[in-house]
Amino acid sequence: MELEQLRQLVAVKRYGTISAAAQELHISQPSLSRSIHRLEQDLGQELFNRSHNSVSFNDAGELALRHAERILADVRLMEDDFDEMSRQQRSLRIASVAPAPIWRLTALTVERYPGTLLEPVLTSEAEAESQLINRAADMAILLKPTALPTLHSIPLMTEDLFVNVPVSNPLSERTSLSFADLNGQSFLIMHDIGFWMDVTRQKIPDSRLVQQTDRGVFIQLVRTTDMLCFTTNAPENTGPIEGRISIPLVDADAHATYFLVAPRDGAQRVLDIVSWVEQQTANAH
Amino acid sequence: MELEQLRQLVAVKRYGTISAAAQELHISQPSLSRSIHRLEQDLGQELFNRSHNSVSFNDAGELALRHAERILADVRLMEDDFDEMSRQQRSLRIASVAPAPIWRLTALTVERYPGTLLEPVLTSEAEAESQLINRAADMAILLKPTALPTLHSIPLMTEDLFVNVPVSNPLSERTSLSFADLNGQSFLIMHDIGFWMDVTRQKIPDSRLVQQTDRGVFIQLVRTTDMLCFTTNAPENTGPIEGRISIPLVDADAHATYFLVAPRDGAQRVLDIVSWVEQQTANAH
DNA sequence: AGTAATTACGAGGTACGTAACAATC
DNA sequence: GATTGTTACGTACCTCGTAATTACT
Repeated sequence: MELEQLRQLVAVKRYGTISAAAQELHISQPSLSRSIHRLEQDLGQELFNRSHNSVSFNDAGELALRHAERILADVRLMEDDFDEMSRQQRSLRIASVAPAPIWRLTALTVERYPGTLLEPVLTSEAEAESQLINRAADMAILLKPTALPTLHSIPLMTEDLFVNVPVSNPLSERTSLSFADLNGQSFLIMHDIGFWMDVTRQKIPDSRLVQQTDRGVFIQLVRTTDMLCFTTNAPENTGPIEGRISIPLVDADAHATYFLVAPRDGAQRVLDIVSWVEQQTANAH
Repeated sequence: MELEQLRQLVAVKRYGTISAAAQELHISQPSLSRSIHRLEQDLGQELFNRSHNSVSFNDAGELALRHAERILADVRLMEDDFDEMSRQQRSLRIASVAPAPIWRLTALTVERYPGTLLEPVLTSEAEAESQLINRAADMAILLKPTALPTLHSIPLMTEDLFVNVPVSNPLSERTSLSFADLNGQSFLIMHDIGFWMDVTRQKIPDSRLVQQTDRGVFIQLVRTTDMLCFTTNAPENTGPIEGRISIPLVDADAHATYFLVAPRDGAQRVLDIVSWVEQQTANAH
């Protein structure tokens, strides 16, 4: 008796006829018919009331079906366990202070190690570094190189903040702005932007911040309201929007340099990725 | 993934090495090695810590093992259910008033229908007939043809009672005996002899009856004690025993004629057996 | 040296699909 | 006549066993 035969039995029950089941299973009708016959021989019992034109389950068939479903459920449990195990082995936990460097890191990683799965967590800089030390994260993305000798830091990318202004707004005339110019204006702002949220709260404390979790809704609101919003030079950001212009911010806090940090004794995959990223960012210069 | 691979996994655990497991499974070592490799590929995980010289289960292997054992236990449950179903389908319930005609019927049945399994139950004549009517039995063996028109009776065999006497006993001089001659003597007597027990209790009420359930013990006692016992001309009875002789009993109650009784509308197997028996007993005349 | 595991290769068996057939609705 | 299920036949794949190879104890 084979598991495939049990799956076939379940399929025949589900689709009513051998023909229909065979179609669903992507095998020929005679093949399925024979396979079911083999199962009956193995079990020493007819499983169907047969006419030349149809099959219906008899008592033995229903019994076999119950057993089959139980066995197949167990098999699925096993397969799920192993799928989960593979997934965990392929995945690396990334603690980052911002989303943009995660996008960059993900792009670089899938290019060179397509099997790898990154599990990003946005958090504070201190927490990210501590997760790295606790082995709760495999890599971290911080705003400065770490001082700890057990960790290795390499520059990953820079990100510059812009403010996106409707042309109807007087600020749109300016070629550069500082946070001081913006304080008090209403801002549309995305959720989960990491440390940028801290910068915003600190630098424009009097502004009303309208947070959005859904990117589609966010963009829709940007298009249809007069509220300001931030963008950056990260390539994943939205392109130009009609009736709006992006103006660079001159403040030092509007410029971030991200560093990829990993334990020097990390897993081989981690070391591989770090050196690959190092090489790629070096080439980019 | 196939069930056989799970069995192989369990075997490797049990016998420690692939070689030993292969030997137990009656396949070659390379074949088992490949099969295990296929399982690992299917699951996407190495299951063993491998050296060139041995294998030991790693965490994934132990996990697979637990799942495998559960799945295989379920499969065994299924197979057992179907084995039991087949057994029940092959078996016929026989209600009989005595053991000897069951032996005869069994011999005749296995000769012609080797797949059939007889499940004998010793009971009283009235109870046997009623079980037949209730369909609690498929056939019955009675001491007279039934009067009921829905039942069909055919003669099966006759059995004549003898008394087995040590030569040291004065009765051994006689060429024939009656129950009256025996009343008061001690008797070794087998358990489960059907209606013969009733006859005995009725005809020699003053005798002490030493019952035995184990045939080996019974024969041992016959050989080593002076107690009388009964034998019959049924071919399965013990042959002559040194120092003892069997003497026929003349009473009418010491002679039984057995009839095989079955419903006229019984299962085809039952009708087949009845007509086969009828034919065989006719030939014997 | 001896044992255990893996790789190479040829052979056999098994299950597949196509085609033909049978029978019901 | 259309749909459904079973049998016939040739083919392709897959797994097996034997033999050769590698490496550890």
